[in-house]
Amino acid sequence: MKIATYNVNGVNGRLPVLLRWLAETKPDVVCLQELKAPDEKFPEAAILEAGYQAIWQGQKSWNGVAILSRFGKPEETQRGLPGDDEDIQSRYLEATINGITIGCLYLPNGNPLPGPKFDYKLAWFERLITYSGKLLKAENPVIITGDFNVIPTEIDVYKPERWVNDALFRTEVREAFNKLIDKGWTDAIRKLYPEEVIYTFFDYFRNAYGRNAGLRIDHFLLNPQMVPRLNNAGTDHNVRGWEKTSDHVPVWIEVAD
DNA sequence: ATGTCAAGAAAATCTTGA
Repeated sequence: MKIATYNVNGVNGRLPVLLRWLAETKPDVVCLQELKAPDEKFPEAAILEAGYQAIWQGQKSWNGVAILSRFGKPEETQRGLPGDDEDIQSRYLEATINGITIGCLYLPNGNPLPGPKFDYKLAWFERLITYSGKLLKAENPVIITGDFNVIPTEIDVYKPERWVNDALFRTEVREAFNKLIDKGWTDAIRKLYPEEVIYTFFDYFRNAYGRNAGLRIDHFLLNPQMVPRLNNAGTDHNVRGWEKTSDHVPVWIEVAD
């Protein structure tokens, strides 16, 4: 079973890219972020045509997450991240597919800092840490995946010194990520490739992709029941070179059935 | 500070977020 995550950066604007990638790589389950579309504008028909049933949490202009599956309609288990009734941003959706609970998230970017956006990011992170404790107590295998907007370590960024004051790399944010990991999650890419340079994002600016000036900010976190089933992981790096493509690269794992 | 994108409001460019 192949599970992928892809910050599509506009599900309608990038629809040809999304459909091409689905057809070429055939993931079984896909978590999408940054739909940038309200619920009624989600391209359900085209995605059905491609062989996937989906659930989604849309929002006009920004954010938005979806879960696609080739195994029938995902069984939704959570919509929205608990812990703040005032939070109306569409950033978390969760489903159980073939016995695996899959949380699809789009963690706030947090820039600029200091300011309310950075505070929101840290608060969202705390809510995720709290909520993930509940997921860890579950008996079944669990995956949390998506765009975390966190560069976990120095090897995950082309020039660490340039990013020390960015909300993706600030100490507070890396500490929050480590706090989450320390609760009992395993970073799938680093489990299989502890030291390789693997990027999942390349800025549109300054030919970042051509210069391999990337970041690793899209992650797969596995609970202890899931770890022994991890067979493979990687990125579809070439997709970043396509016309009208997202600034993110699809990331995937393969797990034993 | 810059640079690149897309969507939305509004009416062709500007603003916003990333």
